Amino acid sequence: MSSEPTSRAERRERTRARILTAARDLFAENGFDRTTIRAVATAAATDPALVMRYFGSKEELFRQVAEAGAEPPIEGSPGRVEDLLLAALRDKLTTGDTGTLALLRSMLTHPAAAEGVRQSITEQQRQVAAGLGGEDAMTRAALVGMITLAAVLGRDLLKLEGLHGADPEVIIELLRPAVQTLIR
Amino acid sequence: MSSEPTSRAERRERTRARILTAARDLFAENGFDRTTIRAVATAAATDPALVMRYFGSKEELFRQVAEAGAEPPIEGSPGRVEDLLLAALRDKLTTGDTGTLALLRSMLTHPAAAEGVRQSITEQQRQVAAGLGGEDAMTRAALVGMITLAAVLGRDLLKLEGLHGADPEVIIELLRPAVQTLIR
DNA sequence: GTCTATACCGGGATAGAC
DNA sequence: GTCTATCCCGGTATAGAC
Repeated sequence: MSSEPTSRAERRERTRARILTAARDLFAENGFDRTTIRAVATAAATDPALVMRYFGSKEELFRQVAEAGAEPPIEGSPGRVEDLLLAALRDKLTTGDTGTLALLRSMLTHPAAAEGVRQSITEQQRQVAAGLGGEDAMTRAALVGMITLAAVLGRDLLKLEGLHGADPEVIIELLRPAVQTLIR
Repeated sequence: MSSEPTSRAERRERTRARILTAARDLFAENGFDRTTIRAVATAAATDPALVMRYFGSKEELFRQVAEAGAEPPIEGSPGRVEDLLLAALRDKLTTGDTGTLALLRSMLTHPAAAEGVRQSITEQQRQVAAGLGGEDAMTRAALVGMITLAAVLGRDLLKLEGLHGADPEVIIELLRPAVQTLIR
């Protein structure tokens, strides 16, 4: 019957989701180049041909894995901007957002990933710089963006001693004064 | 004669150096995985077999390219530590140290590069943390390390608008207060 | 629609000619 | 000692059986 608990379309969707999850994990762990379609298929308990059928290419699979959910806008008084920035950082540190990690993991070696990160930061940068004024507003905003990014890098990707597994709240409160010096 | 202006050993050394330089540039630009022995050989105006003969493996070639010159020790009063940290950053930003860039470029995707960066930062971290005291000294030191690293990343690797090509001195003076909040 | 088998390419590494 | 030719592996992608 077509009204069974697991219809064909439903199964199809489940498989697709399984592939996506497996790909996210592997891309986040090993980056684009070192992740193979074969490994993704194995991890998702299917086969390489199916992965290709669903996503067309490894490039496209990565694109779908790494596409960023829209960030809330950063605006308002300096104090509010500071809070919003740190809230965004908290979000990245607490939700083990594997999609973002996948993007970050490859940002230095994969052109598309680099472009994704660049756009994301540039967008944030403009918003922060808008409320700043001054000659070096864009530079300050860029540094703030890089600092929050660096926190994620050190904690979740490089896993530095003293940062790896550290309480996000501790990191945020340590960074708060530093951020203030740049966007005050 | 064996006393010619360019002896065999001399020529050999020049070729070796040319390969090393070419490799540095390519590794810094494209990372470990996307750099091929063939491309290195072409850029150095030799052939792949010679590269292998001199360095044994791609891994070893990378190791020699990325091996860090010893950093000056970071110690003394908080003010002095701050100056030393920022001086080290200035050094990275001014000398287009391609060897360091090669290491940083691959730190998220190549295990050996990750380990190299981790050790380098950890070393600095211990020195900074030693003069700090307090519960979260290592975390603060790690954040400082990541912040200076982030500056190089944003300016020279990601080439963010507002940071790409920015005057090192400007970056340093903008970061100084931020660093102070963490190591005071 | 799903999977097996394979084509095809480009990589690192090596053997042997000169 | 230097380079040509080649091996072999593992990658993405595809064709075709079920």
